[in-house]
Amino acid sequence: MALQTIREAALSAGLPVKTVRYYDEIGLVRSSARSPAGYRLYDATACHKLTFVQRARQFNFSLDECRELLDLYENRQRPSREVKKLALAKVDFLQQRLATLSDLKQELEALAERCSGDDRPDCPILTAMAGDQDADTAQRRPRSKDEL
Amino acid sequence: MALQTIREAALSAGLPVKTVRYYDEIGLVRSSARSPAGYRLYDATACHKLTFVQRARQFNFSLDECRELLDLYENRQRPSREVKKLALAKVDFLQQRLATLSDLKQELEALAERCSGDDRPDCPILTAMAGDQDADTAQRRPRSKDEL
DNA sequence: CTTGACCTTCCCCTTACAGGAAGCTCTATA
DNA sequence: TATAGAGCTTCCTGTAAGGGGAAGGTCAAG
Repeated sequence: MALQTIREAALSAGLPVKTVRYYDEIGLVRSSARSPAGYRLYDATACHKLTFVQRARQFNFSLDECRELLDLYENRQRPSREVKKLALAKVDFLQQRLATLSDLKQELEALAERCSGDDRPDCPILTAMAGDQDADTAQRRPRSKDEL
Repeated sequence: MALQTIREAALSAGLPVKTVRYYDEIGLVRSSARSPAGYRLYDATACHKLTFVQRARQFNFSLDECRELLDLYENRQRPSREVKKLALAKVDFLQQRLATLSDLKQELEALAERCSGDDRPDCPILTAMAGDQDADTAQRRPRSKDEL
C-alpha cells in the first residue's frame, strides 16, 4: 500500500485532520515521512496506530494512556498483566464516575419534582442551593479532582 | 456581620481562595468592597452567593449555568418554570452521560475479563483496539461533543 | 523591628483539540 | 499555459475552571 496524505490517513482512522496533525506534533503518532513539499505522509503502520489510538480514545483512555497502550502494543515482550491493569483501573474510574453522576441525577431529579415549574417564584431547587443546611459538608467534600 | 477577607469567605463557602478570586475576576461573584490596601472584602450577601455557586457546582452546573441560576435566584420575579427547565436539562445531560459511561464500562470489563493478565503477551484488549472489525463504525460515531 | 501569614497582580500550565490566517503546492480544466 | 480551487503547511488564539508560583505590598505579634 502506498503512502497516504494526512487526509486519507485521518479518514481511514475516523479522525479529524487536525487531530492527526496534533498527534504528530505531540509525538503520539508520528507521520512516517514528509513529501518533498513538506506534506505529512502516512504508511500502513502509522495509519494502524492512528486507528488504535482512535479506538482507545473511544474507551475513554487519555492521550497519555494511549501512549502507554501503544507502547505495550508495540513491545512484543510486554506481559498482558500491564494492559489488564490499565483496563481495570479505567473500569474503576468509570465505576466511580457512574456512582457520583447517578447520585447527582437522583438528587436533582428529586428537587425538580418538587418544583411547581409554573409562574410562581418559589422553587425548592434554588432554596436547596441557597440554604445553609450543610455548609460544612461542603468543606469535607471539596469537589473531587476527577471531574464529572 | 462584619466584612470578611477572601480567606474567610472562601472557607465559609467551602471553596479554595483561588476559586473565589477567579469568580470575582469573571464577574460571577464580585467582592462587595476593597480595603484601603486593596484587599477583597465580602459581606454576608457575597458570601451567600459564593455558597450558592459552590452548591450549584456540586450539582454539576457549569459556571455559565451558575450565572443564570444566580440571576434567577436574585430576581424575585422569576417564574420557577425557568429553574425547573435548567434542572431538567441537566438531568437529561446526566442521563446521557450515565448511559454512555455504563456502556463503556461494560465493554471494557468484558475485554478485561478475557485477558489472562499474566506474563503472556496475548491480550484481547490490545487486539480489540488494533483490529479492523469496525473501522467505519468509528466514522459514524466521531466522538460526541459532550465529553466523558 | 522583623518575621510570618496573608493579600495583590501577573503569567504560565493543564486537556485535547477547533478555528482561522497567511502562504505554499498540486491538479484539473478552459 | 494560466488560473481556480482544494489541500497542505506553520503559527496564533481560545476553550473550562481554575492550580502553581513569582514578585511584591500589608498586617499583627513578639
